[in-house]
Amino acid sequence: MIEIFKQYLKEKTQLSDEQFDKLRPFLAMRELKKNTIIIRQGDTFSKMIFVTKGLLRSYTVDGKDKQHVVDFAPEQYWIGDQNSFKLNKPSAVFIEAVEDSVIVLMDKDFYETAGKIAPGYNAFMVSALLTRLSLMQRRINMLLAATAEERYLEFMELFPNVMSRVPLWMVATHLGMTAESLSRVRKELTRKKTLNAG
Amino acid sequence: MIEIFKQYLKEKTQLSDEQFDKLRPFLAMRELKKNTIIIRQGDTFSKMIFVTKGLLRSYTVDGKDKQHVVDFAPEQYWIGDQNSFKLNKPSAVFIEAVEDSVIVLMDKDFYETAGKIAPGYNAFMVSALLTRLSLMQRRINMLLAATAEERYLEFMELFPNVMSRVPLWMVATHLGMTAESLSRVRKELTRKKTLNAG
DNA sequence: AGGCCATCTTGACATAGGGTAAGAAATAAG
DNA sequence: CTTATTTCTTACCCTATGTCAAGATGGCCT
Repeated sequence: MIEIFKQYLKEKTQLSDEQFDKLRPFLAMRELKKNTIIIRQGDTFSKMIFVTKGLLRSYTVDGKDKQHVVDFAPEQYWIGDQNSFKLNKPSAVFIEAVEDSVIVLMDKDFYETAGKIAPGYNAFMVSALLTRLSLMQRRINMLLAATAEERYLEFMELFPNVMSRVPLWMVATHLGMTAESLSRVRKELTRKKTLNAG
Repeated sequence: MIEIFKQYLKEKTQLSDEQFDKLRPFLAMRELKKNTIIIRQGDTFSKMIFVTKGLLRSYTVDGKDKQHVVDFAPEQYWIGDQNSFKLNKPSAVFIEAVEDSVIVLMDKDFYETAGKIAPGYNAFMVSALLTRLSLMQRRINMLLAATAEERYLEFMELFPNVMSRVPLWMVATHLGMTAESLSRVRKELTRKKTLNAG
């Protein structure tokens, strides 16, 4: 199963087999049953999670006990609080398996060692962070300017498969609305569609 | 004036004078008068901007001709569309001087050369990007969960000096509300304050 | 199969914040 | 200094979305 992660790394960073073997000790595999919470807000964990199978989510809980889904991570995605990872700080988010999942836990030493032994690794990090930044910027723009319907359509475009794999209310909190509102938005959209069709 | 930038870099990355001199050709200084737009949405520019004096803002314009301020950058801050910078893509934002300003334009070659000749440079980049990511995440959380008043208070806490240097409506669009709403929020806050005082 | 629990939908109502417009206040321009 | 322009405040009404509550639906466990 670690092969999936190795394959991913080799694609992204020209890492050799030997280099990977040196880094292997800083990785751990783990299987998670659905609904398992692997990190809690406030835990100092300092690992990043790579999803090889299944789907995880990160979320915060606000003062009124409401959850807000920060990110979904299906196969081949990373999840975790990078800032907590880099600076050994408490995690700002909970992380939970939404489906039965298999993950790779990456220790901080992996990242530090890789930066030393593999010349392309830091460049990969920078580029991965930039991609993430750009996605977050897009999300901020949507939250600033777009209606509930527009945000939903954007989400469907970017992550069409996630929608069918997680409860609707999780997507709703991710989009900054209530489950009821998202339900209404979808109703309205199907109404429009049938109007166009008929 | 470039000395300010050199000083900044030396603090953040242990760059030597010689290394800086090698990189100097990839930098340019520029003075901007208030209200000058230096980059337009769609321009391919591929430079990052470091502010040595004054204050700039980046913003988008939506389908209804409304502006949304993405970021403010006072002295010692960076501004620019990193993704456009890294991938030579058209800028997603406009960038404008809100005050008379002096800036350093950093060419892409600066970043690439620095990564090669200065060992700590990539680590600096990663850490700068992480800081930024964490700020953006915080902003997303606020937009998802917080009321207009809470977002305003958060902004005042994070950037107390910006508020007094830019028009209120710019801050309002940055916070995802109208100028009128922000005005109401402030009125309400002073009302609360005088209640507590009296 | 039957019951249970989570999820999704729908309706009635409440509310934060938006849109518009007018005037006050501040800043810039002549 | 005087006028013009931009910014800020305030009032009024309106709309999108939230809240609460009741069913409907569907998946899952025994």
